[in-house]
Amino acid sequence: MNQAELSDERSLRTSADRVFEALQDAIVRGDVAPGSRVGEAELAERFGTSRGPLREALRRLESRRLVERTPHVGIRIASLSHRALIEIYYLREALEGMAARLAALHMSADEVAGLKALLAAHEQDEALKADTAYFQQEGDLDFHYRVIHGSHNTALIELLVGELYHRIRMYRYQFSAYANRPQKAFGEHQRIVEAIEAGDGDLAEMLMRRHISSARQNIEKHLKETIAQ
Amino acid sequence: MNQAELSDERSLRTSADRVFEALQDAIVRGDVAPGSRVGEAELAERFGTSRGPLREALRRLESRRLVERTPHVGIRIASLSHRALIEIYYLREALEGMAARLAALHMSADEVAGLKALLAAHEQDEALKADTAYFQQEGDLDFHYRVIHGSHNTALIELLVGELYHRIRMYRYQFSAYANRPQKAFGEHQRIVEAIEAGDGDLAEMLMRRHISSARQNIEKHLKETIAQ
DNA sequence: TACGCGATGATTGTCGACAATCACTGTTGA
DNA sequence: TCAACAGTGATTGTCGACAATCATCGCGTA
Repeated sequence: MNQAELSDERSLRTSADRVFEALQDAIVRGDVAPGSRVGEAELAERFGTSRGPLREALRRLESRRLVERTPHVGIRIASLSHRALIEIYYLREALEGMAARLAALHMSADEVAGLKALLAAHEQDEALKADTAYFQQEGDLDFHYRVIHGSHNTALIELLVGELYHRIRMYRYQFSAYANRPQKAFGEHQRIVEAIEAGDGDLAEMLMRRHISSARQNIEKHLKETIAQ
Repeated sequence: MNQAELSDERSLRTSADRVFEALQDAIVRGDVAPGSRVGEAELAERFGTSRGPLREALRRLESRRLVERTPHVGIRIASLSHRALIEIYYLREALEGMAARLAALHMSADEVAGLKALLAAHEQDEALKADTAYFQQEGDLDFHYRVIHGSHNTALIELLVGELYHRIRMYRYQFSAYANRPQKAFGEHQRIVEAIEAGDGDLAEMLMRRHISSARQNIEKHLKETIAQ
């Protein structure tokens, strides 16, 4: 499970912040149907607050593109299009490629060790589940999560972790099926870590980009087949 | 003061939206000092609305990292650090590099023609101002703006234009001095357009990355010299 | 029957007032 | 003299009510 970065301790402060996180989680998990229209009064009731804080939370969710708002009409939960998913993968390719490059240059020895330990754990897990089970979804995110943080670029981290990843997780929850190539992905992870450990920024970036690009192409292939059927 | 908000006929929208744009503009232009603390009541008065809509606008500005908020204490206008500026250039390198690649693949003939016309106009302008004047700041942004749109990747466009570019413009307004290499930058723009016109995604991305990377290094050099003095 | 128009209901947008919390200051005690 | 503490003022957080706007439905007319 994703360890929310700015979690309970501080965020229980204001009602608007609580609603923001709760509603974001509900949207990401699909507890509220994508594309559905929701009323403010209803939501306020559901989260036990008034419309004031709720509207503040909605404005932040609007910035994250998790809800869409049209003035004087209301808000809809963001809908998931295949096109938008593919677009996000291009963003990931660019941004996480850069993250891998910077990680290779800036990651500390401890961070590298932690990353290797994570992969080792995945390997155990993988050995058990052979090739049948899909690659631990959240485990995969953890790996990327760590590389991103390894970049030590605050703007990059906040952009990816604090913004894009919520959308990515939303897609994972809803379209959980496709996009898995467990052994292949695991091997790619290992090579990326090797490049990072060697401090080879060029290689790390290139491998990360190929890794994400492969995932995207795999999804596109699945989509075509699904449509073709 | 009483500023006629009826100026923008298109902005018949909501008060919160008007305040959002107006305050964003004020921050970007430096009309409110970076790092300064501002009270909600004061701002509400200034923009001729109540605290409700103002707070909604603040929540959106918070998402864009133009203001920083601490619960029960208040909000500060985002402060500008050199470190953050450099970090943003790494983001630009990754994202605009990808944008250039996609533009080379997806830009329409009309768009390419428009881009070339823009460069031609710059060339005239440049011929006049020789090498003395710094490269038209907004003109430079226009170029990048068009390439980004040429990617036809909505997520990428919204991220760069709707989010990052406001921060970039803020830095330009405040640190207006450094970072100019007019002729060199213009030549780089031309080569990027050539690559886009040729449909060479690899080359377009590489050139755009070098272009932005050079700008970053130029800034870093200036910073070092300024500090060394 | 189809189209346009106005009344009606429901929802969003806005406001002012009250409660909760924090920063500051002056006092008190060691 | 310094540190801790309580009181006080000011600011933020929250709420309920009212106004503005939109969508729907029903009516009338061509």
